[in-house]
Amino acid sequence: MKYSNATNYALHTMVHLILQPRESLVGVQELAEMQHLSPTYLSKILTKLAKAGLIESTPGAKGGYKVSRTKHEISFLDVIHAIEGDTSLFDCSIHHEGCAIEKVMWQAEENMKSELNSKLLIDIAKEAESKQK
Amino acid sequence: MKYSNATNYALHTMVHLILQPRESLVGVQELAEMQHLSPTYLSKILTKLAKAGLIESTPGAKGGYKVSRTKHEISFLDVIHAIEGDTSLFDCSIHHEGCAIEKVMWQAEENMKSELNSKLLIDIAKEAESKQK
DNA sequence: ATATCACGGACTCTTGATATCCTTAATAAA
DNA sequence: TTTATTAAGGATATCAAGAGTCCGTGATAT
Ligand code: SF4
Ligand code: SF4
Repeated sequence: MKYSNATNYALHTMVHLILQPRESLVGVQELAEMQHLSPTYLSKILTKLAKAGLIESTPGAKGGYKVSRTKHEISFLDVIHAIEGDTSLFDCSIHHEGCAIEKVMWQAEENMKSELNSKLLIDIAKEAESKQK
Repeated sequence: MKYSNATNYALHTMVHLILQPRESLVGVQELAEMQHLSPTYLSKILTKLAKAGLIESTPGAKGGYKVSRTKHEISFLDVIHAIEGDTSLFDCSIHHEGCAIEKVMWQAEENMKSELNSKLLIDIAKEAESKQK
């Protein structure tokens, strides 16, 4: 069990977009070169992020992506959720009434999610930015 | 990203073994029938659990499995670790010095692990047993 | 009109999980 | 000693999801 590479790419992309000046657009070309991967593939990931409302896209010449106007505080969980989906890590097909095993697994997952939800990308972005100076 | 079915099977098997009287052996046949899966496949899982020291096996006629003598307090994390391995959920191949992203992801995973480590199988087993009455 | 861009369908390739088959070795009972 | 029973493990087949590419469509600025 492992997080997909797409999640990693998505996180890096979001951090990069967040560090851009307001309303400026970044194309998939630039984002792909930065991470040394193909634009076509990254495009799929960006579409997922857009569908989740984390970023906004503008088609056509001089188009590109920028972070969503309505979502200022984006957490790690938001990004992971957009890429990995919202299915539970432990997914028993039977679902016995009040199953104790599921209860434990779900609680554990909740603990992880709660941590991921409390960490905002903006904080990581600022930290990365200050280190580069 | 999802836990493998093998982890589910392993948890059920462990709960069943823990509810057995001391030193009594249970064969893979019985364990497989209980969960409606093939004995050969479950055998692989049991071998992993044995390698991790959670159960002990006795070959030959009248042989079978029992929970380890030396491991009385087995947690959910022990079982999951035995099946899924010990690799980190978020595994970036680059590992930049003091990476903030990894730090967040690892901390979140730790929170999940800590919960899984605090829950013992024996408690779940007792709960399941009392419900059947 | 044309160049530039995002979007999405279809496709291939790789990897890991799932599952089976068959052989070997150990043990108890006959 | 022989036989039945049982775990262990290698080899193999199957399947699903992830990773990645190719190409056509539509929107937009110049
Ligand atoms: S006991 Fe819980 S985990 Fe096990 S089969 Fe029932 S619902 Fe699934
Ligand atoms: S910044 Fe962190 S997650 Fe990103 S490539 Fe470097 S080590 Fe990996």
